[in-house]
This record gives sequence, C-alpha cells and structure tokens, in this order.
Amino acid sequence: MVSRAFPTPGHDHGACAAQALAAAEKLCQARGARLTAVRRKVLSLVWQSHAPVGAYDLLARLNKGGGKIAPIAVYRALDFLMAQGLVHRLASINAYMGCAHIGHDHAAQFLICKDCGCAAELESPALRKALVKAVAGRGFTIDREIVEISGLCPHCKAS
Amino acid sequence: MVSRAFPTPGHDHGACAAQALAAAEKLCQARGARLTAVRRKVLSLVWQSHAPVGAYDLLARLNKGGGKIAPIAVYRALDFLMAQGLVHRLASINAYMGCAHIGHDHAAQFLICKDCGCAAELESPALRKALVKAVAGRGFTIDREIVEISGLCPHCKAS
DNA sequence: TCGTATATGTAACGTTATAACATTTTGAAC
DNA sequence: GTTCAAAATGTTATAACGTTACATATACGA
Ligand SMILES: [Zn+2]
Ligand SMILES: [Zn+2]
Ligand SMILES: [Zn+2]
Ligand SMILES: [Zn+2]
Repeated sequence: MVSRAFPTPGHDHGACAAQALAAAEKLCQARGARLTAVRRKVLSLVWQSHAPVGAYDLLARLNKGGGKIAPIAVYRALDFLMAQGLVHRLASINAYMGCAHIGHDHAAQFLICKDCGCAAELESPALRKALVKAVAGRGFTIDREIVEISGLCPHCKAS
Repeated sequence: MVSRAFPTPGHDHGACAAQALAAAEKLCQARGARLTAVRRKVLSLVWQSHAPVGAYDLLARLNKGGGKIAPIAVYRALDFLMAQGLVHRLASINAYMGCAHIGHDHAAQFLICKDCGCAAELESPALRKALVKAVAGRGFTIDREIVEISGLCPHCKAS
C-alpha cells in the first residue's frame, strides 16, 4: 500500500508488494510497455521490502537456485523500470527501491534510515517549490533533482 | 574567490584556488589538523577548476610524471579533506569538488551543469528550512542531506 | 511467414571504493 | 637526544558497482 508514514516494521508488506505489482502491470498495459518475465521478477524482488537494494543483491536473489543471469540483465531491467517510473535509484547508496506513487510523475525526495535500511518517499510539493525558488535566482535550468535525506526513522528512534 | 554566482567561464580562477588553499591552510593550522603534502596536493588538484573531479582522475593527475600513488591514498586524502569540510563529494556523479564556503559548517546544496561540468554550491537557508520542515511531520531525525540539482548553467544556456 | 524492432544471452571489461597489513613519519614525554 | 605511541603513508589485493560489444532469441505488425 502507498503509506504516507514511514514503513512500519509490522505492517502487511505483502499488500504493499501486491498493490505495487498490480499497479505496474496495469500501467505497462496502458502504455503498451512490455513488462516481461525478467522485469516483473526484478520488480518483485525490489518490492521484497522497503529497504533499497543494490543491483548485485538483486542479481544474487535472481540467481539463488542456480541461475546464471549476468549483471547486465539486472541493470537493463532496472533501466526499464526506472524509465516507466516504477523504480527509483538512490544515488547516495547505489540502491534501488520500488516507487510508491506510480503514475504521479513526481520528482521525489527520499528518507533513508541508517538503522533499519528502509526508505520512504517524501514527495513534498512545498520542498519542491522551495528548491525551484532557490535555484530560480541563479539562472540555472533544472533538469534533474536529487534529494536524499538519511537519518533515523521513527521506529528505529523509538527502539 | 567565493562567488555567489555560478562560476563564470572567464573568471580569475587562480584567485579562487589561491584563496581556497590559503583558507584551508589557516583552518587546519587553527584546528591542529595536519594538511600534509599529499592532502595539500589533492586539494590543489580539486581546485584546478569548478568541475567536480573523480578520484581516479585525481589519481591520474597525481601520477602524471611517473608517480605510483595507489587509489587508496587519494581516497584517504579526500576523506581527510571532507572531514575538515574542505571538499564535498557529489554522490550523483561520484566526484569531488572544493568547498567554497570553508568554515561555514553548512549542509550544502549543489548545482551541476551537464554541459560544462561545473558545479556550484547553493547554500540556501530557505531551501534547508523547507527541507527540515517537510521532514518534521514524519518523525524522522535528519543526519545527512543530499541535494544535487543537475541542469544547465546560465553560461551554457546562453551559448 | 516475413521482416524488423525489441528483448535477452554471453563474455569481457571499465570504474569506483575499500580491506588488510607493513612501514614510515611525527610530535610530545622522558 | 632517545623513546614511544599515534598518525600518516606505502603496498597489495580485492570488493562493489556499472557498461561495451556483439550474438541470439522473441514478439508482433505487415
Ligand atoms: Zn510494505
Ligand atoms: Zn529505521
Ligand atoms: Zn574559480
Ligand atoms: Zn555550464
């Protein structure tokens, strides 16, 4: 499920994953984009938790059980998924996470917990606005924005 | 010099570098931090331009002329320089740039031009404030913030 | 079914960063 | 000045992340 709160340790994550996969399926169908077996598998692996996962971790999970998929296959799948807005890349930790706001076409901001490894999208219009405004005076034309905030999530802070 | 505008192609960059190196020297002295030969050299290489530079680029420049310095030496120097706030790392491009606001102890934001490769620090209190505010409601404790905006600088836009 | 565009397979390679351990340098205490 | 420990550097190898190049297979409309 798309939750506005930071992912709770005990939540029904099966629902998150199922919802995300279903939405992806639907979106790709609508666009005529081909969500192939490999891509679908990678997407489901990305959604195994709310902790962003590295490409080689995904690769290992894919190959668990004797597969021989090469790194490039994972990167190609991730490229497709990112192009469709189904997955985000977190530059600060070289990892990938499922998008919780499929279809919104957003420039997202991320919260990353250093303790549990989970991440969440902030998607704050106010922050985005402040950013655009801050840049405006400098004569700079924005193409891409990366906002990644690391720290302690509420659940880890409590424990 | 510390310029508030995006670095101009024709500016007196020798002055930028000289000022930055002098400030670094002074700061380290005051702190009792050891700005050794390697570290000073790396810092000066970082300041060769306003375009963030990769660690292996720095390594190549260091070894130009037959040196045999290993990668780890560059990373150690960069670690020191970052710890002292003299250099920033840009996660989105795996590159390093000199800090233009030595001593301010700031959480900086960066503008990166895709065309000329130059970068500048934004250091907008308003943006920082908006970010903190946006996160506030989520119960998240901020440790580190990464804001990297890529696009076209005013000079490249003009040409 | 033909032909082309898209997707995947295969192998090698490039780039970025760190681990582990030996040696040297530094600066202060004696 | 000698001694000693901390800090810095040297050395070697390896981990982690990502891409190039080219061959093959699959999908899908004409
Ligand atoms: Zn969940
Ligand atoms: Zn946490
Ligand atoms: Zn300059
Ligand atoms: Zn430019």
